[in-house]
Amino acid sequence: MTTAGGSDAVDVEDLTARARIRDAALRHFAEDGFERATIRAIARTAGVSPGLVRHHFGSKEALRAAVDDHVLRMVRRFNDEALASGRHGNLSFAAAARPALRPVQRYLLRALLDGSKAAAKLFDEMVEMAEPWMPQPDETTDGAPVSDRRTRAALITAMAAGVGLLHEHVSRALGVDMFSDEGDRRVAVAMLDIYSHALITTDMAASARAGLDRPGTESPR
Amino acid sequence: MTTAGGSDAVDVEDLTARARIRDAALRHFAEDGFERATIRAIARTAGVSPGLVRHHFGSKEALRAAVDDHVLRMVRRFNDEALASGRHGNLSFAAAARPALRPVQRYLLRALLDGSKAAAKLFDEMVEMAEPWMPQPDETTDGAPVSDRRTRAALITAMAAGVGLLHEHVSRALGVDMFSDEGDRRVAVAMLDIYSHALITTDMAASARAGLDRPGTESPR
DNA sequence: CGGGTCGCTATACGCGCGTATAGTCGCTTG
DNA sequence: CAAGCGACTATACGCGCGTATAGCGACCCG
Repeated sequence: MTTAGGSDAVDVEDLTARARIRDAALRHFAEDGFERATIRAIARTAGVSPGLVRHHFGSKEALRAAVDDHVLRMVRRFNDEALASGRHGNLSFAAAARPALRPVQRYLLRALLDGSKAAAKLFDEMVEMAEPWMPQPDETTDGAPVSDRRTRAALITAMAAGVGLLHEHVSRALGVDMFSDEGDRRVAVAMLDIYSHALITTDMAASARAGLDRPGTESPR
Repeated sequence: MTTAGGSDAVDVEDLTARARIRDAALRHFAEDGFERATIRAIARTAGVSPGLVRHHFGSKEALRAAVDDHVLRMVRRFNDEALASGRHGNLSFAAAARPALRPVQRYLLRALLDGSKAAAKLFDEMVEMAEPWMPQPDETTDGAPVSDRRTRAALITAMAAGVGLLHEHVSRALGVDMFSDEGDRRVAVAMLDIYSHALITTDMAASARAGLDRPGTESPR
């Protein structure tokens, strides 16, 4: 039993039709997006009639809010466990726990595109969590970052999300499903490579910055 | 009748209704996605009747194919110019030319999510183009990358795409619209910072890799 | 034991969509 | 000048959607 969180344990009731609908909605929203997912299909997956969805949740938008709420609670619980077990910067816990909230992750990524407010809030929190990881502008004297850490944190967060968002294309490039065990491992290892190696030199970055100031001139005059 | 207030001064030949429809579709597909965009709205934007869209393109799917084709041609032309003018690894050209194909970029990003085959093909090409940029596994002896370059190239490509895909959230975190001049510049500079600085040490990466094999336990080093 | 609530289904309504078809206008051409 | 033809519009059809409402059996409670 790993129920460290212990706040209202919904495990007992999770066989109710209401929970099944919520889970089915989570899956459909994650897979097809909010607009494309239909109440009828969600009901079919949950094994109930479409009317029951409305009976329990009132409307499609309210159903989304319920799913958002559920996901938010799951993420918070995971986060609490992560904070409790792993110390600062314990990458191994984060790496190992990733498969656990994979379905939730896919939902959240889609929700970011579909305009879910809960997802937007979580994005902001992730940016905040990522910010301390960014190298500080004054950390080294030569070639130090010139942009503020929050901007970089937001970009890194969006970039990490992009991998999951484009899982179809990433999987095609890899030749293996990103969400399979092997694919997931390859992605994780490669991400560590990416995060631990600079792609360009600080000199190249400086010259590119210079190019930003002189737009449109593709060749030296 | 045509809306007399056609404000934007576009190219001389592109005033035909067919071109206007195609451009309107590009914008609507980019903004709302393929499914959400409606022929009626596209026609309204183009200043024509919905029937004309069908007259010229036959179906919504065929309209998408036409837009895909148009976008593909634009990207190829840009690419040719880049290859002709800029030499190997000329970042300043890429940086300076970015605003020019911004609308096309947004369309392509959405198209990646909407299942456009042209976009998928371009993604694969971008991966191929990114691959030579990846540090080689044998480049340095200590802490060298352990994953193949193609995997890393695919991930970097998806990550770069993620920034544009989540422009709404990135803009919120930045406090300024990512597609404004100021926002775009800040993003570009920050991206250069990210690309030119490693986020974690190779030691941290190694310990995280160890964590991948032994889920749930361990602390670094 | 009987009324009320709750979980659940069946059916229907209105709407906006993509698509289809018939018709109008204006320019070309022999 | 008249016939033809392509650009373009008006209108309508069918479909699937979210939503609404009525009804039905099971269970609780006084």
